[in-house]
Amino acid sequence: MSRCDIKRYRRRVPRWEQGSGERLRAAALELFREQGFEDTSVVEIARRARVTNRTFFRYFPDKREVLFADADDLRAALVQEILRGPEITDPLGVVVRVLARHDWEGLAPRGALRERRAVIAANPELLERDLVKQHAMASAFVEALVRRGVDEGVAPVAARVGIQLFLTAYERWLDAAGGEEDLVALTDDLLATLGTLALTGPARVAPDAR
Amino acid sequence: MSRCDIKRYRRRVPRWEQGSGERLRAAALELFREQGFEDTSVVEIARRARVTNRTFFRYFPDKREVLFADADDLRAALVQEILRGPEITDPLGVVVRVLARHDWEGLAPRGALRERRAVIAANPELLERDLVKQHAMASAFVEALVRRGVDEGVAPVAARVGIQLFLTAYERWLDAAGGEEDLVALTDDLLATLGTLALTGPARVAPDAR
DNA sequence: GGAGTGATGTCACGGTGTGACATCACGGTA
DNA sequence: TACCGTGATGTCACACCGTGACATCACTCC
Repeated sequence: MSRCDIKRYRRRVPRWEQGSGERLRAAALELFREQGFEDTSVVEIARRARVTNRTFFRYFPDKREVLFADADDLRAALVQEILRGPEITDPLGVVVRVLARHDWEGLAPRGALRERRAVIAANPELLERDLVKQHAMASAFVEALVRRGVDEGVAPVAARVGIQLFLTAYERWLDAAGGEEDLVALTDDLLATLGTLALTGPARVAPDAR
Repeated sequence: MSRCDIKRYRRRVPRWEQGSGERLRAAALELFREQGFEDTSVVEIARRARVTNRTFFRYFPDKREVLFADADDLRAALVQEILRGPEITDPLGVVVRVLARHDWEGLAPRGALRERRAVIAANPELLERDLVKQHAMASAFVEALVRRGVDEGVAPVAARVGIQLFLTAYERWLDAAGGEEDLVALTDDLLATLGTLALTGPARVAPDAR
């Protein structure tokens, strides 16, 4: 047995199990599904992850955040898409497409996404946190659009409206039982719907000023 | 002294002060402005309102809700506007106008609305709750629109997009220093902006199907 | 071999929110 | 006049959330 072997052996028996963060996330999702968010305590989650209370809060700032750990990375990635893409002549379209073309099933299979949504929908506190993430996404998009030269008056409308459109499509996408619906097609539908909506009103296009 | 007089005297010295709810709301707003949301405890709020901890939670389900007590009434009132108004041929316009024409300054003078917004914006937990109220508003609007005969595929888009437009206008309205800007005019601007945005994209209007 | 690092545990503590029960002015009723 | 709800409040105990301070100890580097 060379020293190298010993080292390898040691690596395999560290003082603590590795991947506590992942174990905590998995344990939390399981417990939330089994018995609901309110009825599972952080101590319980930590116990199932073979870790203590305190460690949970070192990985996640609060109990809800354990379900939204990806959100920051996701936001950063989508913002990068906006910043790196071709010149923006159609801000609303850019926002919607960046969202719709993202590889959501790469995050988790659609069934898992559905379950996650069910868990969130079942609890007001989690819904609350979900909305915050959407809001943060919108703010980041506004900033990115402006940096790409979109008018400061237009960017907030494009970002917020675009996100709402996408979310509506995403809902339908998850609800689609067959799993054959395409997110891009769904958002295109909604863009068309919005087009007719925006034109229905009395003389809304081509305002004199601005 | 007639019996009536005694009664009146007794009415003026009830066992406890009346209007605890209002006192709690006022105390909370004051303290949040003075020292921030996180740095004021419920015990502190209750003390300033000459009441206990426990009484606070009998009036408000949690610490944040003390700032959003009106939200339910507001939502109900606006939904009534949608339900009682004339036939809906322009759902997006209806949503935006119902919101823009509401008497916001009747709720509180604009300065107070600004301060309330500042308090909310200064704290993530309050922002979170604010977003929930917006979400509830959107859901209620969708239901109301559908009840008024708007297509089920169209209603969510109209409600969500309309609310986002209004919120953008509301922000600008509060930011307007002079106080001369008109909410309806601001939302009309944004509707126009949206009109151009929806038309900028490639061949988005008049889709073949649906 | 010794010092530093980093992930974890342990403990104490203040704040949040709730259930159970006590208190007591008020209003009605016999 | 006496009695009995009722309803708003207080009191108390408690579980849970989240944090600061400090201890532990494998691992790494020098």
